[in-house]
Amino acid sequence: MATPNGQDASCCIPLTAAPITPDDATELSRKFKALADPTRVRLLSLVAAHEGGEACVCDITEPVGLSQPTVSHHLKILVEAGLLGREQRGTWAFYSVVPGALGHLSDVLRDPTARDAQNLVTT
Amino acid sequence: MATPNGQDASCCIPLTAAPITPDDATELSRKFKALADPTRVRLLSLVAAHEGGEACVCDITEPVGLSQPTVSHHLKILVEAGLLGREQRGTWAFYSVVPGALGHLSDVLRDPTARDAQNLVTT
DNA sequence: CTTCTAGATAGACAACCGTCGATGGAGGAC
DNA sequence: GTCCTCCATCGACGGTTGTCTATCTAGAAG
Repeated sequence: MATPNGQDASCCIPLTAAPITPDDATELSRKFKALADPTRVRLLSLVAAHEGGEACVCDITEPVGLSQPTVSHHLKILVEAGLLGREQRGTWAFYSVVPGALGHLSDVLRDPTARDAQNLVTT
Repeated sequence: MATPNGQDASCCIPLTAAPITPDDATELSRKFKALADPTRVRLLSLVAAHEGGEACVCDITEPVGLSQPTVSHHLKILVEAGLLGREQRGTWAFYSVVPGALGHLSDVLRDPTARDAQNLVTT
């Protein structure tokens, strides 16, 4: 919500490389806050893994076992955090993962001292 | 807290690859909850970027501008989430990032469909 | 028009969270 | 022993959050 493309100042520097600025910490924590609930983690996963990478509310309400307003509420939080996008088609609202949003968080959390997971392509 | 080494069931599968189980979602969200506060993000970053990769409470209380009990409270939450470790040496308590803890989260958030950040070495 | 369905919004309530000041406890210096 | 420093814990306070039911809007079908 800070910038149109969602790429703000804390875009590339791992958390562990240098002390993060207060502003960047606030912005980062807003995204983690969206992931700080088991239901929202499940919703994000359900949407991402759904056919075509998108899902409507009716597709995911029953799996999580909560009321429809509660699911809408959680989806709104994920959208406002910039993790999900919403597209209305007719009566249905389709949600999908914003490209690069999770990758951004993944990069920030990457530990520069651990040389395991990210160097798969060496040689 | 679930297992000694902190590597639980949600260890390697990206969130977006398949629907996460409710238990894994709960476990994951507990770690994100620890990062869902700007102060804790800053503390984690300050500890990681501090000389030797460790810091005592007195090193990081003044930078965040909060009372010492509040800082201790946040550090405890980060420890209980398995992100920080604590070692007492004399009067001082030294905190350091648990090796692999952030990398684990980074892997879970990695988007398998986005071939940008991790494949910089192509061509 | 009416009716049905998908979804968002509003309001309420209990539970949780971040912060503080005050206190307690363990080492080190003397 | 006394004193001081570093840090954890306690209790309290206001603000936020997750969930519900009830209601509202918008589109599709008749």
